[in-house]
Amino acid sequence: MKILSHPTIEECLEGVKIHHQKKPEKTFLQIIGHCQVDYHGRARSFLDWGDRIILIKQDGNVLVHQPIMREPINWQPAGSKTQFHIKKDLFIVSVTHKKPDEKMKIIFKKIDLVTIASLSDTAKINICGMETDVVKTIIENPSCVEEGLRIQKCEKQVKSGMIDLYGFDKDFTPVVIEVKRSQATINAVHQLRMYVKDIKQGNNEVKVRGILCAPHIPDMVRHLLNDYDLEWMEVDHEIVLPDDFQKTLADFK
Amino acid sequence: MKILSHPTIEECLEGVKIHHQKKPEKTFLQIIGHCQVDYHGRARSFLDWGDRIILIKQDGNVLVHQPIMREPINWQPAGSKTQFHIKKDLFIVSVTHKKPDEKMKIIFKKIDLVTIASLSDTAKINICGMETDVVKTIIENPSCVEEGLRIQKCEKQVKSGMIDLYGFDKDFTPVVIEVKRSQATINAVHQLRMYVKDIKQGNNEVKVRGILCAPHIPDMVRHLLNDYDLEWMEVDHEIVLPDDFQKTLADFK
DNA sequence: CCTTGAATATCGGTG
DNA sequence: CACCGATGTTCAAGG
Repeated sequence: MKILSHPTIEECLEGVKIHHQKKPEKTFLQIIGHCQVDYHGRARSFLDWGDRIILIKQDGNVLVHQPIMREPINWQPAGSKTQFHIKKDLFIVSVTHKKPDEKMKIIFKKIDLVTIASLSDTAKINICGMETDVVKTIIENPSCVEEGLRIQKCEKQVKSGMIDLYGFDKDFTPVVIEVKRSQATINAVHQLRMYVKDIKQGNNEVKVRGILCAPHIPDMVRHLLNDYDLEWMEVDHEIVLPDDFQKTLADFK
Repeated sequence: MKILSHPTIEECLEGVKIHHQKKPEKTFLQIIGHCQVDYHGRARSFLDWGDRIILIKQDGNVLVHQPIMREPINWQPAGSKTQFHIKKDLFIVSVTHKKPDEKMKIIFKKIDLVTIASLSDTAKINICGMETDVVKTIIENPSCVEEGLRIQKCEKQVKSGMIDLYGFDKDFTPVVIEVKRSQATINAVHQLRMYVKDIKQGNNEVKVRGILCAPHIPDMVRHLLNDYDLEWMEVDHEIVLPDDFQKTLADFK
């Protein structure tokens, strides 16, 4: 790991050339300093002088972070090529990307810190709380949606797309269930409507029920469901980690 | 700016306590090191050992970046509170947030670099190339959609929502135009369909045309449009900056 | 405060 | 490579 604290622009260029440009795919580079940013590609933007953190990642991603906000104020996608040069006492970082054709230029007036490091991270994140978990919950216990419900098929393909869950209620009426992991939206209503229509047409059924299941369903969406004779059920899913995952977490306690 | 290169965890804790914890809203803090990350809140995740960059921003945002990918692998939103302590030779960063109730814990085994800085950035970004620009392009030159088209109203409110552009073709048939800045999706088709229906009902019109305009329209969407007797036109918009913006950019040339 | 819609969305899975 | 759907989406605007 190489650290340059308050370097001159010449020191900066030299450090970057020696340590980064030879193996950019194995070298993480960071620059903190006072800069302007100019971008044009899918859109176009210009950002005037300010103190920022620039991350140049090993996959070619380049992020320009301000001292606030979760999102980078400017960036270039993975696969970008980054080049460095000096012009009129300014240190210039040029980032180019092809398909989509984009260019970002960062102009430094003052550089506070340059960090060059070879970082290794092979860990894969283990995450749960997704739509599949809600689907799993319903399959394991259909009565959480409605007493007497039986699930026949998940991911049933119809004309308009893929039905999350398909089955029959206690009176043998076909039931189409659309599952949303987080808040249900109006789009989900349209999807469900199409699926119900598809099933009606495909099976020559007169009565097919449609139920939207989500942890939360806003009033607006409920009204829309009512308008189309669809139903809804708020279904919560336990956030439970797999056993081996629990074990690892136990180390923290 | 305070830089700690390869500090012991005790030095790290002391530096953080002195420089960051007193005024976290004015102090940017960064830690590069070997860590695990545990999160639970809206979902739950665990990330095993690896080298990462942690940014603790002045608005409470905390980002955990791996050496690759544009997105942080873990994060906490603005308004989070970050606390530090040592436990069994590990340096632990606890980030908590209320509403939504969330917690993230970063456990460091090894710390390579700590940077504490007071960064100032008051610049606002100047950006263009959004949906409004496509709308503007069509208003200024309706023939880019179709010869003889006249736009009567933009942002026309109907039952199902807001119509981007409304007008008449050369035969005085009403035309509803839905504009998408980037790739058109199936949702846009549903929107357009509803709008056309609303106009038909509202005006007692037999014939109302619906046109979807976007820089790119995928095949699937085209087929769906066909099914519903809707039309489409790929419309590109020039990305042109305002005059004063151009002037500023001229400084770079 | 909640809700809605856009984003230089990004990212992963699939054909 | 193109396309599609999900995201702990985030973010800003409007009611």
